[in-house]
Amino acid sequence: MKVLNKETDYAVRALISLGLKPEGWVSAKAISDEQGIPYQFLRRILQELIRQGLVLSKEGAGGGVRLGKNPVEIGVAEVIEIFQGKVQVSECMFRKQLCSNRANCVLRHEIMRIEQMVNQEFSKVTIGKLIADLKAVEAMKG
Amino acid sequence: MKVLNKETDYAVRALISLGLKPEGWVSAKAISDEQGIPYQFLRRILQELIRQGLVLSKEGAGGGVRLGKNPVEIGVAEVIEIFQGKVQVSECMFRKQLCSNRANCVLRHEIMRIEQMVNQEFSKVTIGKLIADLKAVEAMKG
DNA sequence: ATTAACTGATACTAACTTAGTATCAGAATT
DNA sequence: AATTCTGATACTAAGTTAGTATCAGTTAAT
Ligand code: FES
Ligand code: FES
Repeated sequence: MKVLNKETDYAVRALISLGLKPEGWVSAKAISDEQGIPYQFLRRILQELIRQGLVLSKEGAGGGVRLGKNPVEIGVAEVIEIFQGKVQVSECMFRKQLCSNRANCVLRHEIMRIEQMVNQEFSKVTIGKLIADLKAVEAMKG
Repeated sequence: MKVLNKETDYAVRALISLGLKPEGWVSAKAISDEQGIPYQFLRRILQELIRQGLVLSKEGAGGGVRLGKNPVEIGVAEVIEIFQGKVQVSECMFRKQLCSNRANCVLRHEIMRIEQMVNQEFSKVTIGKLIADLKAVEAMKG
């Protein structure tokens, strides 16, 4: 059961990469090279992130992209939602045969509790936090 | 982001259905009719559950399937693993460029923590628990 | 003014996955 | 012998995923 697809994966990595270079515009080409992400694929991903306001862009030579929000305010949950839609366990697991009152359905609540928990946890993992962790690891190594 | 696919969904529902009829063998046809699950699809799912030991089977007329384990010992996590493989967030999210020491990788740990939590929660949701909840709802309605 | 380095938008493709169907063989009951 | 069941396995259509390609427009440098 794969949770994150390539779009989300690459998006998070691109955002981290941008978070590490807060000043100036960074080209898609540069990120692609640095992270080993297929160029055209990354371009499409960045375009979506731009549409969603997570990153800003500047056209033309010397242009590129940069973060549009504070890294600590970008949760992985948000990125997942953009590229994979809201976390949903199952549209409705037990149908009318077993369960007629959807509204008060205990089973449904059980499942949705997990759903919410996952979302909450992925929200707490922000780009800012990942960068901090990353720097901590670097410091330890050195 | 869909967490459960149809195989898992149908499998859980079939297991609940079997848990509600502990005595005797139940045919795939009967479950299919009761739950509105496509017959041939359900057959294939049951065959897998049998191979995995979650249900027992008896061939021939008057045969069918029945639970092979105590319902409270069948967690949804186990069913997910059978039909969708182990929950895994991402093979490796940040590659060598960002993160050379996989073993001690903080980022990886962060993600795997969530992974483990999801698994744990889905383990706690057993077929037995779902049946109990279901009966509680029924009682309230009546 | 031209060229080069960029993004914006969008169309396309191959490979894989999912959901569902079909078939034939064999076992137990009647 | 007929019927009702599982065991094994092959097949298909539709959808998704990952990746590619193209053309148009913008900015900067020369
Ligand atoms: S109504 Fe869907 S699980 Fe109860
Ligand atoms: S080594 Fe894969 S995330 Fe660090």
